[in-house]
Amino acid sequence: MHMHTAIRAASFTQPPTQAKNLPLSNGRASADVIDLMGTVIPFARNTEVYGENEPAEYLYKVISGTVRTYKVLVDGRRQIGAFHVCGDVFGFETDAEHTFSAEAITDCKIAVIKRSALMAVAARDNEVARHMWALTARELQRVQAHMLLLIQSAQERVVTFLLEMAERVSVRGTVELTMTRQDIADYLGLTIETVSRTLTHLEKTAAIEVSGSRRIVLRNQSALNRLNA
Amino acid sequence: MHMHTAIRAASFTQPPTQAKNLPLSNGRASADVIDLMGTVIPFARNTEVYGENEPAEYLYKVISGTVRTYKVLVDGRRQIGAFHVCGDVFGFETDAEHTFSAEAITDCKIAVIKRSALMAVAARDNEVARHMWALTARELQRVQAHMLLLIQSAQERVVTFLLEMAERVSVRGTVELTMTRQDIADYLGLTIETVSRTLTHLEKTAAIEVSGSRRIVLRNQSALNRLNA
DNA sequence: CGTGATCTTGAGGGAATTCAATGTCGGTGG
DNA sequence: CCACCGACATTGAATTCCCTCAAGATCACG
Repeated sequence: MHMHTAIRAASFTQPPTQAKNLPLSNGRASADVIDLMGTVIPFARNTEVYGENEPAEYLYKVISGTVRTYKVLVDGRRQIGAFHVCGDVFGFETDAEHTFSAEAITDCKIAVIKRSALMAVAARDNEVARHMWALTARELQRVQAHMLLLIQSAQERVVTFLLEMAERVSVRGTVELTMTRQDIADYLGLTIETVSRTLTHLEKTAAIEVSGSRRIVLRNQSALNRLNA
Repeated sequence: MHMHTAIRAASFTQPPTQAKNLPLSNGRASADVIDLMGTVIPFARNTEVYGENEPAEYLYKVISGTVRTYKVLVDGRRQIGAFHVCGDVFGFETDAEHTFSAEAITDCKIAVIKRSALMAVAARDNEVARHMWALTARELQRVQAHMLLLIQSAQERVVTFLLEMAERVSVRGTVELTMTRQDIADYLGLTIETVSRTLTHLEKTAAIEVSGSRRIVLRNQSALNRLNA
């Protein structure tokens, strides 16, 4: 049970400083509508991007930094639903209201687009509509994989997390973690102690190497893949 | 660890006995395209509707009976992703291939529609496209809720399951379960023994009443809701 | 160099699993 | 009709894995 210390980001109902609302060029426009139509907004570390139960008025795309989406359960525990990094679109959990909250883990730049604007485009352009559908379907797959993760053993969860991060943000087998142990624990449905112990154990068995607690080198990928089985 | 005994249903690449492929009437057609365009096929108890890794060529809607979707993990455990009853649409886990398998728990009637046909309609009719998107979004929400369930205690999981089933299929506070304890356990990420013990405990505390192991009366809904918290 | 936040490590306890045995139900054939 | 059978479910005892509680260690930053 830990504190919830996010700071509310400046509302962006006020005109953003660097709006770049371009009209959507017709033609093959589906790929990155959010880039074209979105407004890039900076979020400082630990500020809220949106809150659970707020109307889901916008869709978001990470330009830089890391975002966590999470839900605080009635018993006070926090479940992190996802870590989003550069290129990830998030915020379409539901149609009416967000079911999760979102916070910047690091300083971030996030492209924001009004859902209604997107729907308007989707109504005209079927390719956009299908692209949005595809994004939702992919998100569905991601959550299903995450669900399967939560019934695994602690070691399997940690290993899967490392491999997942490695795939997304590794540079020559090294992962620079932007989130705390607590974030990882809340993502994996474990305690911070169990995460720590598991990492120590993986280091002792020479599967990984940890320096400074945030930098992790995957020493023995095949061993990890085996543990992941 | 239990056996996987589903029988392969007769392939429906052969012409179905009772095809009723109606042309889609234009106008407000989004609501039940699958009903209008689908082909109803019967599935016997414990037969496979589709298998994991098969091309996701069809979408499905339960007309009668109960369906389970599941995935068998490498260690042999089975995770049930969902129970689908009358009215539920399922089979859109992904775009290319099914990530889960589906089996009839009871004898079922299931409306089947070719995904490509649906896409063709969606390309013409934006309302249909948005309806499909909305269905996917709802499925996403359901899976997220299921994910949150898996980090709860055994008692909370069982209670949540009972309340969920009550909401969907209860008749005057009585739930007629169509699935086995093993199915429930695999849905909740528990063992069959834990599910059994929890139900016994709930019965002893007068929250529920069990007769014949498949009929469950919710005696004290508010107590259950409290346990659910 | 001190201070708070973050992380690690240890000891003990508890919830759920595993292993094993018994009990119940529905169907089938004598 | 009832006895038997197999599938399904319950119950008990021992174990395991992870959590809780508690104490240090390390890191970032003024």
